[in-house]
Amino acid sequence: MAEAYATLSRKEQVIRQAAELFKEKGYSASSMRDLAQKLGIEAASLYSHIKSKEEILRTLCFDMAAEFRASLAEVESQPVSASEKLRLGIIGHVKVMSKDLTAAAVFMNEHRHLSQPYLREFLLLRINYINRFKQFIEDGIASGDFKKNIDTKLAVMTLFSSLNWLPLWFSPESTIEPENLGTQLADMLINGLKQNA
Amino acid sequence: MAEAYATLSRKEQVIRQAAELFKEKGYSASSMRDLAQKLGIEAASLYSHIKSKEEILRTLCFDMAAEFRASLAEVESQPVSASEKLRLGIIGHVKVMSKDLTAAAVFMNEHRHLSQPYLREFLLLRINYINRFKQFIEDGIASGDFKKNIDTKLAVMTLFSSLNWLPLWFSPESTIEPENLGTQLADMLINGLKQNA
DNA sequence: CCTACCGATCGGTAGG
DNA sequence: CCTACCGATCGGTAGG
Repeated sequence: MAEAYATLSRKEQVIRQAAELFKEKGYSASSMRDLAQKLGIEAASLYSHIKSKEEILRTLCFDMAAEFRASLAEVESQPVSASEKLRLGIIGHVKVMSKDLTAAAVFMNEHRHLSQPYLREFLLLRINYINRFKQFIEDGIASGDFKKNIDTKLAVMTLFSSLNWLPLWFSPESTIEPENLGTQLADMLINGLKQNA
Repeated sequence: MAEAYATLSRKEQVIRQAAELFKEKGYSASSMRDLAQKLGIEAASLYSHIKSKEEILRTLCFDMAAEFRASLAEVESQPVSASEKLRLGIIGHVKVMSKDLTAAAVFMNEHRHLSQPYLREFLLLRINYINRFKQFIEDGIASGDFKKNIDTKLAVMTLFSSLNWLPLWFSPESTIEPENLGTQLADMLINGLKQNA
């Protein structure tokens, strides 16, 4: 029990190494033998810790999804303007991703390899999440904070594109903290690049 | 010869169907037997038209890359401001993607399955392309068009994230034309969502 | 966690 | 464009 919270359980180690492998080579191109080698065991031994290759992917995808949902619910509960909720929602999303950029990359790029009914469930969670951000934009337009002629679908998809690609290029060695990164990203998307005359 | 320019060559048909398959299931999860079935032939017959599975991927990736480069060179040659070059560059990128959203999706998502030395060459082309857009942003800051405190790497990666995800969610059935879509996207990224007070 | 192994499927070739 | 086929590799199981 003394070492229990100091180390990852073997199952957690398996999932963590799998995340790195899936991020690097993609889910389909990653074999259970590759994964076993990273852990220094035989492929067959993996199955004492996990039921199947897809179970690992499910764990990675749905654990991330739960964190994103929790972050958004917290933002929605705050008594601030729609444009401020959008800003906080972006920062929260970046913070969640920053806690595990590898898992975030898998979440974004590999979820399509989930089988049914998991894939359907995942996509429903995602569309719900996106629609709640879209609502912030629509509310911001209604309140006059945002421009009236915005295509809200284009805006929200542009937003998520930017957020979701971050794990693919952002280096964890960067000195910039997640809060600061999220703030800059939100500022860029909300205020644009242009100098206000 | 009369029908030669009215129909796609068999090789082009193979590549086109492969692009759809790769977009849908990913390169690694797409089998040559899947592809053959889409064309109504046996898997072994594919090899009269192409040398290997990877040759198809190479064709798709490098053909798209050539189109993007041509579009950017055209923009750079114009006697306009840096911020206008950025705007035209975005519109050009969207136009190129719109000509074949399927190939654009493969270009973006599956290029990592290229083997060496093709992968290296591809990544060099991409970093060059991105850096030229980054130059537009830096020039725009220098001229006072853009804000002085912008993180140019963050800005350019955000830009490309938005552009590159477009093929994954944008429906070809949409009534909006590429020119208009590119214009809106450029406006959003350059001017932001916020109402200028 | 290992050895031993299974049936299925993979990309691709030979030869016509 | 087909039939027939190859060696390699896949995810996973049995039994310890």
